[in-house]
Amino acid sequence: MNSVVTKHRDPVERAAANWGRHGFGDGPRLLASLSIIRVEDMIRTHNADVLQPLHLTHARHEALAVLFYSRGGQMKLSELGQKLLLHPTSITSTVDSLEKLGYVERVPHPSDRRATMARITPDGRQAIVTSSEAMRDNDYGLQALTEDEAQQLFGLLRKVRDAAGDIVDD
Amino acid sequence: MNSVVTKHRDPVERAAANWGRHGFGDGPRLLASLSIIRVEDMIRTHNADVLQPLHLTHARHEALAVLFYSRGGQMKLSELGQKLLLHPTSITSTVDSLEKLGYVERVPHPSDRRATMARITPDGRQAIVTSSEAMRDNDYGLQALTEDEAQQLFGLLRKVRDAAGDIVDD
DNA sequence: CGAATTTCAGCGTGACTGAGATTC
DNA sequence: CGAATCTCAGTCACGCTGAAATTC
Repeated sequence: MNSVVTKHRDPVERAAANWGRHGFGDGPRLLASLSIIRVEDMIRTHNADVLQPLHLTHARHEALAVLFYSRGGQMKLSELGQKLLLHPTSITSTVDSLEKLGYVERVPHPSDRRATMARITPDGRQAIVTSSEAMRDNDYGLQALTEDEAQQLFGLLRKVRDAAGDIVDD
Repeated sequence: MNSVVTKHRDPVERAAANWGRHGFGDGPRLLASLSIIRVEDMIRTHNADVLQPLHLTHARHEALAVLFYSRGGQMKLSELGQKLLLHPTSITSTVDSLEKLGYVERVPHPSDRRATMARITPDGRQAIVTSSEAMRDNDYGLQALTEDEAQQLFGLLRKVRDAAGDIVDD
């Protein structure tokens, strides 16, 4: 095995071999890049199974989690948009759906009458608790790795994120 | 640094610390899982910059690439759907848009009159060549890693994919 | 006949742009 | 006044379901 004529049962290796045959490279970076995309999809799919019964999507869950961990459990819509890197109109619609689910309520801003606060409700808190416990019990989709391996993985990805400016100086 | 009261400039570490504070775990698996989601988004965003001028989206690019690397450059729509794990209706719409772009043409199946073949055009081949070269020149978004590190990353993710049944026995 | 293949209509989600109302 | 804040209308992309037409 592992010779020049290896038959790849791995779709990622098979794809990389195809790229290589056409001169687009088949090195470890391509293999790693394709793997990241694939594993992310697996984690997301798994998370969806947890979120679906709560009528939460990935986007809604992210917004709700930000509120959950914020002091006071409330935040201006514009603030929420900044944290999630979303357009104001997208926040409006996300909060709309969370409000329909009873996970969030709109509250007038105490001093600025232009602004509206999104406040997480007890039901919303419960939804985060339920989903987070399920994800934790599922080892966040990485049961296959030892803690040491997960740590290595984190370190490698941190390097990538750092180079892309994900770790801010302030 | 690295004490109990570390101030996290890293959004991933900050999020994990929040989870930990509420008892949802903050171990390396959570850190790695959040990192995968974040890095995947970075790679996808970067790829989008390459694909946009060609009017390709991620979904369209994947379908076109499958055709590019297939023998004869053509395939039944149903076959394409199986490879991409998509619903028949999704394939119809993806091929529709690729056809509008002139990257693909529909050809009647030679023997089965129920079926339709999607065949990549010279323009479609050129689009794959152009985008693949750009991605290769960009080190597939992983310029930050050495080849050894990329290889380690691939190995760790392969373990995750293997446990999820991504590497098939046939 | 049932099964396979593709297509159409419609829904839900997500994120965007542009335009408007209100308030600072 | 300009700027900030939110909302509405409209667009595009993506994937799904259900239903239909055709052919095997």
